[in-house]
Amino acid sequence: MNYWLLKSEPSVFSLDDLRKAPGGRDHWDGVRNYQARNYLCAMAEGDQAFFYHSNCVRPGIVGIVEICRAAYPDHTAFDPHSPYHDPRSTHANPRWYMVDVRFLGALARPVPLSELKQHPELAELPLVQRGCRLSVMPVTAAQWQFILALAERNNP
DNA sequence: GCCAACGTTGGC
DNA sequence: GCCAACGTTGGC
Repeated sequence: MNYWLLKSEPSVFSLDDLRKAPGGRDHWDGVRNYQARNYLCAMAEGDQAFFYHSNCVRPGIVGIVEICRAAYPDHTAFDPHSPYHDPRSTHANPRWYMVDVRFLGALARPVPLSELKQHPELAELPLVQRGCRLSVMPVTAAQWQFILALAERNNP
């Protein structure tokens, strides 16, 4: 099993939105970056991912989700009315993909980006690196466990 | 809202 | 294939 991190702007789609979705499941659509897409396509059912809130007052990791369906074509790219429409993606030759995710839980304590940046153990995590704009990224088992332990601490 | 950093586009 | 221009991301 592999671990990942998924970024989302909470004003667009928050962890709470996923929790309240039917079955706690939803599509992870709208990824329009090749590297992020390649990571989406590398995901397997049963993998787990951190849910990260970006572009908000307190950017940070807030919860955990499970990948419940491996990558398949992102249909929002085919829809001319979608903000994610991309005419270069066709049914015959899809350019963009999405996975389905399922809410597993909120962290006992959200771990803000400012705190993640303070730990040398996480220096290799793309999220904390300069100018990182990647919205889907791998997390090593060691990083995963370290972050879970951080979330269990009452005082950062 | 500012702006640095980045990815993409397209002329050449 | 280079690279300037442009649009986007996302922390602050």
